[in-house]
Amino acid sequence: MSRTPHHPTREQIELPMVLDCLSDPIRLAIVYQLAQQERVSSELRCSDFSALSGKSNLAYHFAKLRDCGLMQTRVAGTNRFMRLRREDLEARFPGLLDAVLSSAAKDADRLPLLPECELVEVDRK
Amino acid sequence: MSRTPHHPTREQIELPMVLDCLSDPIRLAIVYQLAQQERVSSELRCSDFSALSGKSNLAYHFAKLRDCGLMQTRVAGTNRFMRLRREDLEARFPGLLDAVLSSAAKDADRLPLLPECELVEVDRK
DNA sequence: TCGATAGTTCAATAAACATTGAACATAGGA
DNA sequence: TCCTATGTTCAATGTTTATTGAACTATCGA
Repeated sequence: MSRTPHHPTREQIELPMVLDCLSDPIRLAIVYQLAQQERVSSELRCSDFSALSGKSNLAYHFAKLRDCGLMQTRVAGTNRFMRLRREDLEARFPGLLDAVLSSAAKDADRLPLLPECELVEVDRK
Repeated sequence: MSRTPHHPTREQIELPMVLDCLSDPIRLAIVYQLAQQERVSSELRCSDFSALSGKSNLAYHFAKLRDCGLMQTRVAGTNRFMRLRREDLEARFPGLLDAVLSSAAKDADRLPLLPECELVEVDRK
């Protein structure tokens, strides 16, 4: 029924939940890929992550990433567009997201799923 | 038999394990307390954390913190002295530990166990 | 040598977690 | 209107996790 899934407010974002979310390799890869893509487009669709796992498993991880405040989902027709909640994260925990992302980038070849995170060509309206 | 418990080398420290370790409120409080204490003394004994949980549960969390490379245990007689592996963490993931610690400090009143982390008077030889 | 102190290890338990496939809902295009 | 594409939800499964208390080990000091 809910047009838009639930998201916590900025103030509701909690540090342990954020760290726990980022500690899962699939979720870290999702966040990493969203961050990679940010220069090109701030949003990606669920199907852009299909290299990482199956549909229903991804839906599970997307829900966790939303619940902890790391990303936001916008419903548009039959698609869901996801983007990082960069400003909210930065306001709550300054420097944290960038520190995690640069750590992940540094270890990209040692983290199982990051190499799959190639830039996706984005040409949607 | 092992005089000194096992610790990973600097290169063996893995990002997901570190983040997972820090996502637990008790372990985050242990790391936070170790960091607080650093100006005074770089080491604390297990019993200095007794406000956080029971002995055997603490031993469990200490083992996880050692296994992921966040801290080091030095055995001295009947005591174990723990300290943060700051330099190793900084070398592997620059800025990460400080970002987490300052995030925790910012939220200290919202994180259940951090207020218990008062400075402990250290006067041991 | 005895007793107290400091921690670890073990077994048991309950809760949370990740993963899978099947069923379902919704929107868009032929 | 039907078919297809996109994602979510649900139930089932097996794994990992945190927590507890009891038993154990090792060291220090009287």
